[in-house]
Amino acid sequence: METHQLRYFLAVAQTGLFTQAAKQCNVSQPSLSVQIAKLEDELGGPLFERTRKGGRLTARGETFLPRARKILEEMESAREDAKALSGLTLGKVSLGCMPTTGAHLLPPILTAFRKSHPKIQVQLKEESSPDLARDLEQGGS
Amino acid sequence: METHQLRYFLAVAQTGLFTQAAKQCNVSQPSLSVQIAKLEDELGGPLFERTRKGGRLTARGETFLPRARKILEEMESAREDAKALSGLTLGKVSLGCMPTTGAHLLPPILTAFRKSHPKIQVQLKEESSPDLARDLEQGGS
DNA sequence: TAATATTACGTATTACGTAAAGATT
DNA sequence: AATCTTTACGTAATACGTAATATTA
Repeated sequence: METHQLRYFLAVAQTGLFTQAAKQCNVSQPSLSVQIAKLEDELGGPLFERTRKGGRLTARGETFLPRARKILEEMESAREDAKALSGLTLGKVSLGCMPTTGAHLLPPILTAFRKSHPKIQVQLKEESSPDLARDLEQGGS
Repeated sequence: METHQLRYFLAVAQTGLFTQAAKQCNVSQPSLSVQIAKLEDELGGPLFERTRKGGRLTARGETFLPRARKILEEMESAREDAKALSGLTLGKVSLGCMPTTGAHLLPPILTAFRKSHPKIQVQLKEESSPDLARDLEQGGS
């Protein structure tokens, strides 16, 4: 069971026509028919009853339709959730503080932060503290 | 997002090792790494923090893990449900009844049944009723 | 340095598009 | 007769395996 097969199946189920479904999916309609056939093979039988004016869902197709929809929705949702984390894992952070306090408080904080967000570049505005500068160097480029 | 990518991801998450996950999935470990990388690309960032002794899940990986598991389980469940219909959608049915009652009760029942199970051949034992015989003819071959 | 992940590249599988054929009302 | 699905076949994209390289504790 492949992702695009589910997309093709949903398109045919919605439009009722293989040809129109193929256009909607940006594939040729023979290619779409082959993929539907493979899916039907895996599911033990036909999903559509073929007629002159398209395909009607069989009992198997009816039971499979909501499941396929749910699977694709779940994929979309999972992808969006994962991408939503991007704002916190990639980018630059500019940081400024008073030299005296920063020298003692920042190093452990920076170490932990870099461990959990290794892709974020941390840039220090005030470099009057050698400890901080050295600590930042360890992070690599 | 492809099916096998989800399988590979789950294997790495479970074992914690790319090499062992590859064996478990019957693919070479470089191939598995490439597919994981593609998935990470689509999800906006890394799913694992690579170390010498395997991969630890990142925050993104943690959020994606239960989603991936659910998607694959849903696929398996949908496939089994669809295959379970095979016994009811293909085959033959032999039917016998008393001519007088059958003549009035069977036609609507047969019509509905043939609509929901078009691939099942219905065979009538007692053909003394012309109405029933005509009704069966309408179903095609 | 030892164990692992990653990259490079040639190969094989797979999906695709076009064109012809088959099927159904 | 007309329209849609299906099959055939050559092509393009994609995943794979092997080998070499890079990385990390």
